[in-house]
Amino acid sequence: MQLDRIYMFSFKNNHNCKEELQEVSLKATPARIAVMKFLESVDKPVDVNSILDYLRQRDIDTNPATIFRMMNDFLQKGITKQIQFQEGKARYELSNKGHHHHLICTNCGKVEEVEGDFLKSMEEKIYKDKKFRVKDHSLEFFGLCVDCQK
Amino acid sequence: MQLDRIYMFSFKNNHNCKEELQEVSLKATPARIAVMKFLESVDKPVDVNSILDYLRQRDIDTNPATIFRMMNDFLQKGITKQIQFQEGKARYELSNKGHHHHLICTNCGKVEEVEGDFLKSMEEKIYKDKKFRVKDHSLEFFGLCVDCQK
DNA sequence: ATGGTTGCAAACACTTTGCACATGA
DNA sequence: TCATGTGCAAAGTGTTTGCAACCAT
Repeated sequence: MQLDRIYMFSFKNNHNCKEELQEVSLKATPARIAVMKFLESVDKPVDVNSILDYLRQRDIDTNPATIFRMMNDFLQKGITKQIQFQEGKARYELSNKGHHHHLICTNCGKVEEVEGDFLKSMEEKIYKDKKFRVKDHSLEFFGLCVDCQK
Repeated sequence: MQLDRIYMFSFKNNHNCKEELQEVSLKATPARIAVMKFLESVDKPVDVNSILDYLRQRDIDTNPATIFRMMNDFLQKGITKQIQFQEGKARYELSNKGHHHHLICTNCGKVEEVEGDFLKSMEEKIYKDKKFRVKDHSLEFFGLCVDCQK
């Protein structure tokens, strides 16, 4: 259990971005590699502005259009997932994380993850009751994190 | 059971918008009353453009800013809820419907509702495990409705 | 009468697109 | 080399705001 996690972690942080890009027929440009490394380093889905800030800090001069295009490519190739926290803008995270949901603190903005897919049985019930075939779902929790409950 | 539904329905469609607005200290203007009636008549959350279209059809000449302001007021007064279907825009629905979630057909756009709050136990588990206090959640299901499964 | 509401224009945030130039394979 | 990627500018949505005119109470 614990070992699995350590393995996953080191795998994620040492794997070769270049190769992963080649596998999906995308050229390994500096901007793309930097963005992949950024996505690997963060613990919550990030928006385009955070990505731009990160790149600027590392003196990679980019522009929003490039990032939006990149994220659409990554999305299409299955490298990332897109998610929205009811904010009116998209966030992105690597899709090589297990299925999980987010706990979003409405006070400080911190984001935690809850592992697991709790909705299987619910989706079966939905099919039984309504014949609606669920392919995907979005589930986020809003509330107060430990520190903000005081 | 069935009777309850019929009662709810007639209540919703005949209740006095003017009074409801007065109760929350909002003036009962024609635009506001028309929007409330529209929200009562639809079976899924609507966006600002749908509202504008509806008003135009009834020769009420309005403008987006007014509707956005109205929806923010309604939201603040608890008349409506805001919800986003991962589309990058807000939708609105009356909050006097029970707690429910949406089944969104990714093929034809139809929206169905699933009643009930299935996440209580999950939220308790989250508090036990992470001490995160959930106040609200957003949950939508994406998939294919009966008609689009062929 | 007067404070809340609305219309309009302008501005803002997020995202997409066209085109010319640059670059990885 | 050449298809792919990028920068820049412009444009397309969705949303907010300032201000003057308007209207429900």
